[in-house]
Amino acid sequence: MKKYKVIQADKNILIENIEDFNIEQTMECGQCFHFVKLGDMEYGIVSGEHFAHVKQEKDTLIFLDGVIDEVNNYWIHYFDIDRDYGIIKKGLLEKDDALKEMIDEMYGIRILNQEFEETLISFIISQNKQIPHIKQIVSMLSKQYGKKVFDNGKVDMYTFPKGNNLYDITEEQFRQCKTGFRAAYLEDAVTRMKSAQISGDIFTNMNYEEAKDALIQIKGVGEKIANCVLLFGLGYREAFPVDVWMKRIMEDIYFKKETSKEEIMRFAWEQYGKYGGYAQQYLFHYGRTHAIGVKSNKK
DNA sequence: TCCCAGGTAGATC
DNA sequence: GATCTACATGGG
Repeated sequence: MKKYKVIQADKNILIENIEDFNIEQTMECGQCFHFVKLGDMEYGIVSGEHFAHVKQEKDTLIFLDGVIDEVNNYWIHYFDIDRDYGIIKKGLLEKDDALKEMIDEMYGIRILNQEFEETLISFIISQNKQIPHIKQIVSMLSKQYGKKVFDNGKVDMYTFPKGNNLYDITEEQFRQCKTGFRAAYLEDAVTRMKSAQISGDIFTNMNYEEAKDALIQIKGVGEKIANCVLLFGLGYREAFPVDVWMKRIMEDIYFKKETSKEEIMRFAWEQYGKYGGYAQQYLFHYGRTHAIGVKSNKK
């Protein structure tokens, strides 16, 4: 089942024979905000305290100046490389061939296994903001409170703050990072993290509904952000976040009329089941790329 | 000047 | 339950 191979080549680490993988689609599909495009199919990526400089050439992913243990013990899991996406695509298409075009075009999306705290904070920031702004704010926070891990003279990158470096950030300090009205929400989140009321560990034995209820206790976390954190930061792959884009896209493809987010989520559960999160990313990235349902693009 | 952005809390019915 | 609005900030 494991077809890829990890090898060392001078200062670089290579993962060869990766299937169903495209670094650009994976980074740009809106699930992650802490990366910089450094060239064609080349990215600098921060996840928590980890940093990787990667470049894809055909079915090989190259970690420049990489450390083999870091690749084996961290990045393989981060990129979800041990999961067989052939099975997922087949499962989705058996149930619903409306997804064929989206899956064919976005064939190389992987759902990243991101750090819980960074994912939660990033998606609280994301509300009512555009993706470039979210990226800016995550970078600003990291530059302010994290450690430098990359600097090529043009771009510098910093780890996402951890422990008290994160938990002790005040509402005022969050506000200085241009988070606006979300600053109070962010302070509530880090306060709960500091008291260990919220941490990645509390979800270990929770099912999807229980985990979602726990997340929604945090101020500024509602149905959509909770689903994003569940999907991208906690591994609940049945989560199906519905935002303004998904609403437009689902209405355009399936409903052909104004439909509530609640109804869309119920439909998604019946249609995609445990593969909901994957379907969501294929649809989301395809829909945004082709501006599906956007007014100027309608009819 | 107006409208919108990977939404949510609080008020209101 | 479903709907309405204010909420900072930035860009088109």
